[in-house]
Amino acid sequence: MPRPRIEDAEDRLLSAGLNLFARLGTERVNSNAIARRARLGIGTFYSHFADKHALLREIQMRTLAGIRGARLDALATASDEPLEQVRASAEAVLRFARSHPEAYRVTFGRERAGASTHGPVVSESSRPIEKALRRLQAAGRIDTSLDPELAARAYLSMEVGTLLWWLEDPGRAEMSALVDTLARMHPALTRA
Amino acid sequence: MPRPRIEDAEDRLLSAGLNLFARLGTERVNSNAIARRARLGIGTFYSHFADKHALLREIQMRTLAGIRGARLDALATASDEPLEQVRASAEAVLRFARSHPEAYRVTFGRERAGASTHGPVVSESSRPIEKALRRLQAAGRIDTSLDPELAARAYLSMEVGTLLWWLEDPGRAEMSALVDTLARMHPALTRA
Amino acid sequence: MPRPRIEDAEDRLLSAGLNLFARLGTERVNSNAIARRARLGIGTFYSHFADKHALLREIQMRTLAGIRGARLDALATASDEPLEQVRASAEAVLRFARSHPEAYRVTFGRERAGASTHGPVVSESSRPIEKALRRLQAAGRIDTSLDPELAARAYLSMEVGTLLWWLEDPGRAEMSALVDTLARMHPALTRA
Amino acid sequence: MPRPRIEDAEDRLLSAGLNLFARLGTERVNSNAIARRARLGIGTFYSHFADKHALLREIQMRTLAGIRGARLDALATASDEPLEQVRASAEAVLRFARSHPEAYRVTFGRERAGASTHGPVVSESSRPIEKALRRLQAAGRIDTSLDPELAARAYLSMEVGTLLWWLEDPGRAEMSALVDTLARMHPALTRA
DNA sequence: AATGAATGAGATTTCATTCAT
DNA sequence: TATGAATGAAATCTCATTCAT
Repeated sequence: MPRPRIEDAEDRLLSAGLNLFARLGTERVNSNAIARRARLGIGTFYSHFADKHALLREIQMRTLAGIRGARLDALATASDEPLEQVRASAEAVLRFARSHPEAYRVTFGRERAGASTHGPVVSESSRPIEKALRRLQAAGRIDTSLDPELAARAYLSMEVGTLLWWLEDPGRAEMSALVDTLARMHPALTRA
Repeated sequence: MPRPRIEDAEDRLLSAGLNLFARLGTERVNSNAIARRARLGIGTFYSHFADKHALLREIQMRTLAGIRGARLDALATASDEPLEQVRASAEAVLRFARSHPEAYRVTFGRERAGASTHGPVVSESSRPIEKALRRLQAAGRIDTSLDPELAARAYLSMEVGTLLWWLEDPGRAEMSALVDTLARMHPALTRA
Repeated sequence: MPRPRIEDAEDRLLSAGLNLFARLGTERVNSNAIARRARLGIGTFYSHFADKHALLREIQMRTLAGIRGARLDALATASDEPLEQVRASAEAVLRFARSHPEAYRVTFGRERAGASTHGPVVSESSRPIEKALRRLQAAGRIDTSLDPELAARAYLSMEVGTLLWWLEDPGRAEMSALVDTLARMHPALTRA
Repeated sequence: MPRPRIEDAEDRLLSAGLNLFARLGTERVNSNAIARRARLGIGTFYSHFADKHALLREIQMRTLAGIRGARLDALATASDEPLEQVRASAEAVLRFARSHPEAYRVTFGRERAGASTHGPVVSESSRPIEKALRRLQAAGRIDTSLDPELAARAYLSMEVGTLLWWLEDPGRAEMSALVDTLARMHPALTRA
């Protein structure tokens, strides 16, 4: 027996999923729990998402889009001095993570032991950094001995790992200390 | 019907588990599969490990011990110049990861989305780095504006993320480029 | 939002159902799929048929009526020589099956393992044959040792089984060979 | 929590399945019901059969083997007069069906509407009849205008349909009347 | 100690059916 | 009359765990 048309069942499922994933992890959450928390029938879950992982992927895609947008906004405002760019970008991500800690953790948190990577999620994010490094090399602002792909992955891993750690307890460090540290270790601002 | 004492049942289970975890990830491996691959009965599995996660933890502990040992050996040989220490340490871990890629991936690979951290495994590893940074600060070799705990986490995340990415396809980068990059971005060798 | 009265919604549902049943079998077709294939809403399905089985029954009833009509037309034209009657009847059914293979298969195909019969569908069809045999016995044209009900069932099973087999691949046999075989084995034309 | 080693769990599942399939049909029986009726856990079901259909197939294979054996025994005893062969064979199957009515119905009963055939089960059975007809043709005992494959299918459909009808209520006809009718309509004993 | 058949809780997934629009 | 999102009972299947041998 159906209920009256639910306002935005999909959004409710996404936010129920986000909340549960963030609290319990992917493995310990099942489709039933998500539907129940969204106060929807299990059938409704499956009429919106193929399965639990499809919902997870959707959360991650939305989060990545949000971070990408925040980063681009920040970069547009900052001067094109590398230091400024790096700091602005890091700060933008930090602010995003602080205001959407669940989404950040669900998107970048560890997923499977034995999985060799942070997966497509991290790959996608490291690409823009890689491109920026190449641009700086072309402009002669950083040395060409650096492998841009490698350096981008390295920086992103650092950023992600640091933020995940910070989000566990934001009292651990001042935002400014985080930005300082991330900037100081950024490949564009270090030299061989 | 009981069988004669199996030579090294535990080792066989560990290596079967390592292999399966590395290939399929924790979630997609079950205790029966591990026992079967070790050519042992499922009952034997449970007489050696409390459950699948106990076996996984044992693999991780052994791997961490191996890495710690390799790092210490390398540091003992290197001069106490920070650059040398950092490079020697990174190289030791790299060599370890290259010769035990499965163990490295199973130990440091992502586990659960929504888990907020790299878990105790990474915590344990970052502690020695944190101490080394404090020592350098005390010796006046690096500035005190750096938060040692934060910097250690940041560096370790970078190292782990980079190695996991590299292990996916070791052809991606030369070992020397990896060492260069990790060293260049190391908090002990950068300044604000 | 309601839509304008659909032209022949029922016919569209019947032919969508026929097509799907024939291709996938009753079990693997659901009411939603039928409605979708008819390009109608699922609600429309239920305003025309009580459920999936009602639609199936309707298809079968129409098919049986078609076969009965074809048989009667053929018999009316044929001489009342038993051989002629039998051949004309068989040929009529054959032609019908060849031009409506889906309907024939959906009507006479196997339905449930463990169901003890060809169901009411076959019963209904065997009745006229039974009556014809009784008439021939009364007229002294065939021996009375034959049990008309049994013989009718036997013949009909043969006809149905043979046609279903033939429809799988009509290249398997000429229509004339089929008519010859069915006639030769017909109880009215054989003797103890 | 396991129970003591069950004596022949597989046999119990097979007979529970046979009984339920015969009473309710494939569609209305599920793996849980079979396991419950066998007084076994559902897990036990799946450690013996891949699914419900695997169990059904096993029942059918065993039944076919039983019928084949019974037929061969009867033929070995009978004279090689076609009439005798045909009657002996029909009688053997009849006896088998009467003493294993559930197995016969589950093996030959209808399965899926829209399925075009009696499936591999009937194919396998018609092959020996086809061969016997070819032998008779080669020996000049029956005319060569008959298509052996077609005639074998036709006869088998008749035999199966007749027996399924008879098993619904064995009081419907004497065994001798059934044998008479089947023999009378057998392609080896009729002529064009 | 070693075995592996048996177990059943629980996760996933399907689909006939309803009813507010 | 037509619609289709929502529903949840029910079926399928997995796998960690036990324990009699």
